[in-house]
Amino acid sequence: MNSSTIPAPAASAPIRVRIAPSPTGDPHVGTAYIGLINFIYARQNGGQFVLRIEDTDRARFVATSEQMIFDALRWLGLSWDEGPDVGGPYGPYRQSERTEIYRTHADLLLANGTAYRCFCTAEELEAARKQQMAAKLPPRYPASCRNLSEAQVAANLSDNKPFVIRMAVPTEGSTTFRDELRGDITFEHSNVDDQVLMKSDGFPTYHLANVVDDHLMHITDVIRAEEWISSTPKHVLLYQAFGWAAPRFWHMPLLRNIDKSKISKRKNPVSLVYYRQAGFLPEAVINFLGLMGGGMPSPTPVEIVNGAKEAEIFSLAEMIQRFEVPNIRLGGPVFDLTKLRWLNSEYLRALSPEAFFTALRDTILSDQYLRDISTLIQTRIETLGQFGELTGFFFRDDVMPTQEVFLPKKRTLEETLAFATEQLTLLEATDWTTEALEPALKQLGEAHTWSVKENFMLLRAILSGSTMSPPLLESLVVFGKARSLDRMRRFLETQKKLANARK
RNA sequence: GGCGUUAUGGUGUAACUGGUUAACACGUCGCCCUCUCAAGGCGAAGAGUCCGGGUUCGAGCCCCGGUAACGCUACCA
Repeated sequence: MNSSTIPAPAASAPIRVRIAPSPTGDPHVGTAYIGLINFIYARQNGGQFVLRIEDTDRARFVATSEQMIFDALRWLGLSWDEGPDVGGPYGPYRQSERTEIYRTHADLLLANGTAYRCFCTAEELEAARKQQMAAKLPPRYPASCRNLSEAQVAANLSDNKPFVIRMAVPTEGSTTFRDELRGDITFEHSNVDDQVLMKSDGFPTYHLANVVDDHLMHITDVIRAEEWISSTPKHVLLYQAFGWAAPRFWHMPLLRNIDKSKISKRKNPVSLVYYRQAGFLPEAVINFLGLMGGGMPSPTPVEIVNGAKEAEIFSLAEMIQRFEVPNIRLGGPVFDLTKLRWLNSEYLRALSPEAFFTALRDTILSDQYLRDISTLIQTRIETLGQFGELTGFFFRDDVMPTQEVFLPKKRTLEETLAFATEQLTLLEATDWTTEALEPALKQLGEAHTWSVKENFMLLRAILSGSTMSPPLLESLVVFGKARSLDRMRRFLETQKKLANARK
């Protein structure tokens, strides 16, 4: 009775799509994938592609992240028509600058009864959740504040009790929406929780900000990752609460690690900065992403005769011409670095000798990189000819220290690997400057009673593959955060595999 | 646990809207070329399409029932 299906936007509306990355770290390969599909779809339909920065989570906010996202997307050739840096008619495009908009919209919902204030504390909610879990019930908001009287609310408000605003999800019925790739999907309202819309810090959650912005920015098609399917009914309900038409939804399959789990940095380099610095060409990365999900039409018999390999090699322009978004495969594709490397080698080989040389000079042999490195080794070198011996690890991708090199004399393998894991976790969250790295590492060492020598030596071995190297912290900084962390993760993964093999 | 999604060689994708021995690329292995390694050429192994039923002359494609993987289950996105 309470069930509802939403109308799709008018077919005549000009196509507008967006990507909405969060500036919480390095730009992610998944963002590039979703960005690519959105970009193609917009270009194919003569529509607009909007970049919106979803920086409402101040706990995870990383100041340098936004610029890195811009740079990475531009590097890949995915340019946007509207965004924080280029402006546009529906700005601002940074959610932190739109808090007033969310507040007034939340008030609208409060006024029409589709949302309510919740004064529950984190502790209360945690306790309730635990109880439900213990009773084998799905953890749900107990609706304690859903039916507070006006007087109670007023009293809490005048007591200055902190509160959040929650969505009042109908208790009965269900919501059905259409996924353009999968067809209708239905969720019973009994399975949809009273989602928080406004946090107690005055910032909106994704769900509110997203719906409000997509509407205000006239987004016609929401093309996003599959992980959002479960929260789509909340979004649909929000559109209805506001009395708005909902956009079309396209949920793309999730990129996977080799073990099929959602792609993650532990098991795969996911930072676009890494790919750039490790010497992947943007054309190859884009091409590879275009292979994921199979949106490109299969090669014609003629193409197969002429060398089927070429059928897998295509440019962004060709994708705009031929890619078929509705034909996307739904199984989560494995992001297979081996094939990416092959693709990259094809692109590298296709370069003119001059262009290839230029590519080298622009990246791995840039003046800046060489200058930074030379600074580190000038006092350690006897002849210029030794440059390669001293700096080889800066130019290699396969550095892997032997146990003899990385294992401190008085430490077991287990504690060493455990400590290296601690180092990794720490460095992930540390600014990439010597000033930040030094105290952070030393503090970690003290906390685990690892001497500075053991501590730094282990990291040196992982980074350089040797017990001798230019100064560690400076080397890390020069080598870059993305590649350094990747080297550490690969070291740990390799050691883990070796340990398993020994068992 | 609940809800949802997905399922073709090791990996990415094909297979005319059910029609012969399931195709292409990467990877692997072998041979040729070659001062080496790549590249290139030639060739091989590798799936009977998650499992079990059903419909049909005929099913990877349709129907039913399972299973597994993945996602969500936050005042993160």
